[in-house]
Amino acid sequence: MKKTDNKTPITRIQKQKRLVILEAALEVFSKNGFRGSTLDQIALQAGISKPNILYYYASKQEMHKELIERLMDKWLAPLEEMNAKGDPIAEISAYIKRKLEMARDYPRQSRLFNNEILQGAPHIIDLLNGELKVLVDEKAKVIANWMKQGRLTKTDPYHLIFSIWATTQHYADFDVQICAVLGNDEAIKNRFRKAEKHLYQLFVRSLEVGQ
Amino acid sequence: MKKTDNKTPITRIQKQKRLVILEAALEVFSKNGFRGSTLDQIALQAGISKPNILYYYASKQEMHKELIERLMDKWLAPLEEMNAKGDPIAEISAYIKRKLEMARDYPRQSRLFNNEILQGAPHIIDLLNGELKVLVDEKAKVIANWMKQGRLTKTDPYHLIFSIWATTQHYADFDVQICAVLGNDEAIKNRFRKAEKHLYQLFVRSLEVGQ
DNA sequence: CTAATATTTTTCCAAATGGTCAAAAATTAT
DNA sequence: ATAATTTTTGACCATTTGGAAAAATATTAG
Repeated sequence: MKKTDNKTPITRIQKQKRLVILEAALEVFSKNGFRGSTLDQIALQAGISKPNILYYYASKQEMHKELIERLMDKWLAPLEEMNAKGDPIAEISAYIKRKLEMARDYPRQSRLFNNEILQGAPHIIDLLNGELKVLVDEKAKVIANWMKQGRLTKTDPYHLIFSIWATTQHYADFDVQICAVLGNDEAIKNRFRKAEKHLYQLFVRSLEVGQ
Repeated sequence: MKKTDNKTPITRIQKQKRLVILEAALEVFSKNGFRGSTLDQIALQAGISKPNILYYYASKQEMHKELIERLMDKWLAPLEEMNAKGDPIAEISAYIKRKLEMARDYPRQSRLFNNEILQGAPHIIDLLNGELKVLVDEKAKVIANWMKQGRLTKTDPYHLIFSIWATTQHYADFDVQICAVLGNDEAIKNRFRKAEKHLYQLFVRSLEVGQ
C-alpha cells in the first residue's frame, strides 16, 4: 500500500482515520477556536497519539483548513436551494426551516464558523468576498423581484437574509444561554419546535402582503 | 501611597493604568477568546511590559473576570429598561434600538460575550441561570401580558427576546461577513441605519395587532 | 535632600505547545 | 514464513506562554 505523498487518502483505513481525527478536531475547534485548541486535546478526543494525528495531517492548520472547506459547502447549500420560481413565502419559510435544522443538527459546525468570523475570518475572507457575496447578491435580487412584484412586503433583502442567518444560527451558537434562560426541561426539549413556529410567524407575518 | 493589597485601585494613576490594560485586554480577548489570547499580545496592545500588566492584575484570569463582570451590567441594562407601563410596540422598538446601538458602539464587548458563550459560558453560567433568567422571566411575563391584553400578536415571548438578541448582536459579531456581503462602501456605511429600519419593520409588522 | 514607597523593567523559569524522528508494532504482499 | 510497507508511538526538541523575583527607576512624604 503506497501513500501517494500527501492529500487524498487511498485506503479505506486512511479515510476512516482521517474522519475520526476531523471529528475530534471539530469538537475541539468549535469550542475553543483555532488558537485556543491544542493538538493534545484533539489527540485525546480522537483517542490516538499526537504524532499519529500528524501522520495523517501535516499540521494543525491543515486540519482546520479541511474542516472549514467541508463546512462552507454545507453552509451555502440552504440558500442555494431557494428557488426564484417558487412561492415567495413558501420559499422563505423553507429556507428558515433548513437553516434551523442545520443549527439543530450541526451546532458544532455553526460554532466553528462563528469562531472563524469572530477572529476576522482569516481563512475564508476571500470566500466571503467571492462565492458568498455572489450567491447572496443573486438571491437578494430574487427577493427584491418578489417585492417589486408585490408578492412580499418591501424591506432590504440583504438585511432580511442577515436576520434569517442571525435568528437561526443563534440556536446553535448561543445554546448554553438559551437553555439557561428557558430553565425548565420541557421548554428546553421543545426549543427547536418552538423556535420554528416563532420564526415562521415573525418572518411570514412581516413579509406577507395585504392582509 | 499605599496599595491596599489587592483589588480596588487607590490612586488616579492606578485607576488609569488598569483602564488602559483592560482596554487592551478587551481588544485581544474579543478577537481570540480567552485561551487564544496571550499576555504578550495584551502587553503589546497596551504599550507596556508583560510584568507590568501582572503588577496591576494578578493573572490573565483576573483581567478576563473583570472584563466579563463589567460587561454583564451593561449587557442587561437595555432589557431592564423595558417598561411594562409603556406602549408595547414602542417599548419593543426602543429595546431593539438600544440593543442595536450597543452592537454598533460596543462590538468588542459583544464579541467577548459571544466568545464566552461559545466556550460554554464557563465564567458566567451561574449568572445566566440566575440574574439573567430572572430578568428574562420577568420581561417575558410583561410581554405575555401585553399579548393577553390583545396589544401584541401572540408569539412565544422567550423566543421573541432571543430573536431580538440574535438579530442585533449579529451586527457586531458577524460584522466581517456583513461587510463582505454588502461589498459596496455606501451600503457598508449605512448598515446600522438600514438594519434599524429593517428590524423595526420585521418586528413591528409581525407584532402589530389588527391591521 | 533623604527615606520610604510605588512603579517598571530585566532576567529568569517551569510548563505547555506544535512538531520531528527513529524505533516498534501491525499489516500486507510474495 | 519472510520481506516490504504502513501505521503507531515514545522520546525528544525548540518555541511560546503564564508568571515569579529582584533589581532599577520614579514618585511622594517628611
